[in-house]
Amino acid sequence: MNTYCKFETALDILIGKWKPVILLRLLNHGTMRFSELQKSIPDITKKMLTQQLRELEYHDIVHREVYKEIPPRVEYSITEYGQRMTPLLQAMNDWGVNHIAHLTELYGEERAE
Amino acid sequence: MNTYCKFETALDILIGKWKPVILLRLLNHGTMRFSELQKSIPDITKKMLTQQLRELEYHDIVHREVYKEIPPRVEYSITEYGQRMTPLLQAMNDWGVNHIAHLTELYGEERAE
DNA sequence: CTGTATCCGATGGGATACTG
DNA sequence: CAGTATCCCATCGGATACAG
Repeated sequence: MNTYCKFETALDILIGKWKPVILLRLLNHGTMRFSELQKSIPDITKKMLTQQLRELEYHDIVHREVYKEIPPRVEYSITEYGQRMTPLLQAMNDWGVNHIAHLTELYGEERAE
Repeated sequence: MNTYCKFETALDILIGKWKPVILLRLLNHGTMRFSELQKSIPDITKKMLTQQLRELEYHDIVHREVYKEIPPRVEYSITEYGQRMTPLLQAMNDWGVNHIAHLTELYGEERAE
């Protein structure tokens, strides 16, 4: 009866201006250095990149590997546990693609977003 | 290759402090009046309830039916199209339930949220 | 290279009062 | 009853400078 109580939890973890694009990069590209991520997401600041990565790390979605070198090297990747949410992301993506089409049908091309 | 581009779209529609609980109410209870919704969500203000409902209405998730009576009566319900997102909400919910368990495993009872 | 610290403007959401 | 209008504050995110 009281199902759907926790779908807000999934939401919380994905919320954040840059989390979707960060996840996308890491899923498609695999392991990436901090600077690679930054270059691949031109408008993000270091502050935001760090912050969002730390939140994903807390939730065990992203792994942070620090190499004690000079200059420092830090690599980010999706954890094994994080991989397990790809079906959900895929489902959300499919729904999103369909919904954009639905909005276009309702309101026309211009407001399809 | 470039999959997962639009899962952000699904996110956008569900984002908003009260959207999850509003959806939950309408899904479990069916059609509800404005005042019923407000009573069932004690801390929400009229402003927020109106605003969030309008956004859901724009996306064709919620239907708004106005009865021209004195005093006015307005009933809200999930559209047929909106019903079609229940599998997605269910999937998100399942993931959320599992994730809370995962966090508990990682950090213990206290920080499971 | 990989961050942290600080400031600061934009936005989201709450409290309250008013209206058809 | 079902909203709208206004004001206000807290949080989020951007710009910039500094540090290990």
